[in-house]
Amino acid sequence: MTEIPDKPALEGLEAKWGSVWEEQGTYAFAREGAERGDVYSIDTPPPTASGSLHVGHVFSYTHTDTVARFQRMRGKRVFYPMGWDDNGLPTERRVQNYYGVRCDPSLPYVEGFVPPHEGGDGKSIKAADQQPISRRNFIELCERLTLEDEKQFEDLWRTLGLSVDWKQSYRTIGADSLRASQLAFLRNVERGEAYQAQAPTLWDVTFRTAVAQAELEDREQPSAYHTLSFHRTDGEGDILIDTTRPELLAACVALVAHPDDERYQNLFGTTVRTPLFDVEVPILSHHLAQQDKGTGIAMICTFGDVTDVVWWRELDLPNRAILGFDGRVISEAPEAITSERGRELFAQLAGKTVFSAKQLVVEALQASGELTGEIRKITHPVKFFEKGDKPLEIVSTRQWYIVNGARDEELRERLLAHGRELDWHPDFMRVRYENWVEGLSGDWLISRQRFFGVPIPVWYPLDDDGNPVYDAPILPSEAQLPVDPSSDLPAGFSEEQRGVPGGFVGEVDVMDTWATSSLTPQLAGGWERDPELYDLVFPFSMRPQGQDIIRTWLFSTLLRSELESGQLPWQNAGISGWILDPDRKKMSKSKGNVVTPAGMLEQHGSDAVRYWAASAKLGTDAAFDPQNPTQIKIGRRLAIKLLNAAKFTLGFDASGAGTVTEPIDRSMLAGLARVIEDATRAFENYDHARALELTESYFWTFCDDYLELVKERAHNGTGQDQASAVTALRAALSVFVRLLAPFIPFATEEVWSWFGEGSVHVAAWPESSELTALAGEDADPGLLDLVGGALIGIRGAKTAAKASQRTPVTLAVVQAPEQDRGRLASAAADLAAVGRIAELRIESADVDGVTVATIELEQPEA
RNA sequence: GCGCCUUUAGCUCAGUUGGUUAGAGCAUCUGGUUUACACCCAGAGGGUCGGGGGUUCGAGUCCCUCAGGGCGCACCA
Repeated sequence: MTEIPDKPALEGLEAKWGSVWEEQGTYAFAREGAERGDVYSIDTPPPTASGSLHVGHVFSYTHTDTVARFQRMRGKRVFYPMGWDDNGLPTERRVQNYYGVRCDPSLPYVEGFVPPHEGGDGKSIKAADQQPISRRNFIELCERLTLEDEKQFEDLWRTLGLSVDWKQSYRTIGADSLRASQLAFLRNVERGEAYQAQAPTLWDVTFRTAVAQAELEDREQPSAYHTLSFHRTDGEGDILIDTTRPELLAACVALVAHPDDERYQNLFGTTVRTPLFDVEVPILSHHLAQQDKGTGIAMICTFGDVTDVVWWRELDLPNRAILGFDGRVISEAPEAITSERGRELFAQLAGKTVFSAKQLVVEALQASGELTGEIRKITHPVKFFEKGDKPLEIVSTRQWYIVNGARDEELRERLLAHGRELDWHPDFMRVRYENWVEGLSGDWLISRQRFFGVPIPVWYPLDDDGNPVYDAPILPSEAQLPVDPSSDLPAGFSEEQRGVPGGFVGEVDVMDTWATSSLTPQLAGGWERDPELYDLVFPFSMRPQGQDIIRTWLFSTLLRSELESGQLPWQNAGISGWILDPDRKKMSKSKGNVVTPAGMLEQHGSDAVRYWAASAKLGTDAAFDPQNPTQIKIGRRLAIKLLNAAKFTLGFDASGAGTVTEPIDRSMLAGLARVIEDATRAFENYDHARALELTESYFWTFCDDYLELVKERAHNGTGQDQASAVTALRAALSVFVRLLAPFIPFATEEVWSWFGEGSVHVAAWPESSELTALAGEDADPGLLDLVGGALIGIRGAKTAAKASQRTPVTLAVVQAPEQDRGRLASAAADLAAVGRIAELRIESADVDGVTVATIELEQPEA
């Protein structure tokens, strides 16, 4: 126990208690002797280590922490790890900007490499000025920087007071994660759930990597319709088609119209010649062609959009792709282009960007007279990589996929069933999951042509000509993991055989970052590493996360768990809402309205900020105005009030404390017992905001009414009257501190240290029986309210007379309904004391509620 | 286009299975330096619960419909 300061303050509590908790291991997972039923496990979202923390993080992580603290106090052994998502593109980009480098896998490793910059803000180093370095050097820098970033994140989380067990941390690029990630992949391959395929793939030309459906977003883009003339080979004239992508004309493989379209009925099965390139292509029918779009007949190119891919596949068309991985037109013209004019034009197009190619083709079409009418500007949605800034192209490449139910009705049904089985908080978030699962259009593409990630653990044999035999990948044994196929060897091969005919070659691609993040329950829980731990924590009790990553993180985690074990990875999913700025816009870095969390915590104190976060329900967006952080100020006030009320309460002589006998004392405790029950129920239902509201509201009643009513008796009273008040006050304080502990952990711990044993955060969550034992089963819970009503009347009369609340009252007559008269009278002494009433008469009368009928104030000396 | 959420006081939000006269905090105004707290206390004013229709003895709450705001999925010739 520590001494109560003269002037209790919030300042410094974060540092004071943060280090105590660390030393005492307050939040350590108590694994010894644990059974699954004792454990509450949390599948914490690993923040992107190279990103910056924003207010939204503080918001949602606080939600989770209140639950963790509640469960811990209820006696659960809480498994609350923290992970860092450090692999992937965000880290690569940050490393490029921070050190002024970029990865060039063709370069050799340089021992003791010193990067050209250190700590640049990133904006100043242009891509052209970045120093190319080897993949291994690049990855070393990624490792170095993420470790630094993680340290800063951890400091912030500690300041915020997250009750994480820091001994359970993991990194998504760490050796254990690498192994688990590759192991899960191998199992997927063995069960036929992971496979490779050569297929048209959505491709980001800036990052030169394939991307998955989950990483797409639509953006409205300006575009234009061009009307092109295709020439009927039967000489019966031209067919007009509208296209927004004339630059892909050289890749045209067919025209398509709806089978029911009367305008084109007699043309199905005939052919036309393309403008400029003079390639003969068929006119086909397909139900996806829309009669009311453009001229009702479209050109199919390899590949302008995903509909082209469907047509190409279903109509069994040839591939005449003309775009390369860099988004430029390739140098080799499709064989189908045979005319001299066509080949000449294509030679001019070669090497051009999509943008320049379009200009050139349009000019050529205008010159040849095959562009009809005006070019009509439109805007339309175009698919982008969510982190990219150029439209995605579609290129045909070999990639690894994991099944996700898009092409497997049975799997999809199982995934949907798991979605129904999971307890969502709030429940309606399930719909987002269902929308996503039902809308999946293809299996999950997990290959990324990047550097800092988990290597796909396969090699390919090389045939006698030195070409990889992709159909016969060589897999490592589970014991070999983790492996890096570009430096490790497949069994039975030697390093000399790398890259030579008859030898082997390692896969260079890495996995999608979600392919690792989808295994967070496995990574944190020690899957295939620490089976005893895994059995204790899996399936996890709780998955907290933001609503924006339901389709990525939540879905992919559920999928991997279903594939590996046929099981839901968690019992509950808690989905936090957005933080909105005062204009109701989602806060984001690009909009420049982000405040740094560290600054917020510094300025207002962690408890205050936590209060703000915790006062919002799961699934509900919260407005936040940095200029006027109302909720934070209220939280700060609450924390300060608790310190002061505790100091006051503990200042009364407690030598006679033991039993509670006064009706008003018993009433207050009975009311608080009810608050315990309601708040506990709210917490059990993942409604932390309700628990806070109930507690906070009664706490203010406690301070403003009860404490005022009894302070005279507690201070100057004698015998059992005094002892009753002090006993009730102390019991209530203990309960309030524990009820508020999940929300304002620093102030509550400070207060607890003045009278309690150990940490409040491992103290027992209050139970109503503690208080009913003191108050008695027959306590009158409504009495406090009733007396409070009389108190308001007396205060109001003084205020109306513009008199101080301290003004003595010579006579007050309080009227109450008959049934309330006796109840009110039981607190008459307290009421008279707080009102400084010399003569207090309580009468029964025909009134609706307690009414102050007469009040005579002592006249101040003139 | 399909769907989900949302609309309550100037602001931010509660409002449980339908049940007295719809609540809180902030802000505003009026008072008060009361031996815990001026980072305080007391009091007051402020709402046709987005519009319309319906069910019901009774609707902020349930149903229908329209409108605004946010979001998810789909749409890309």
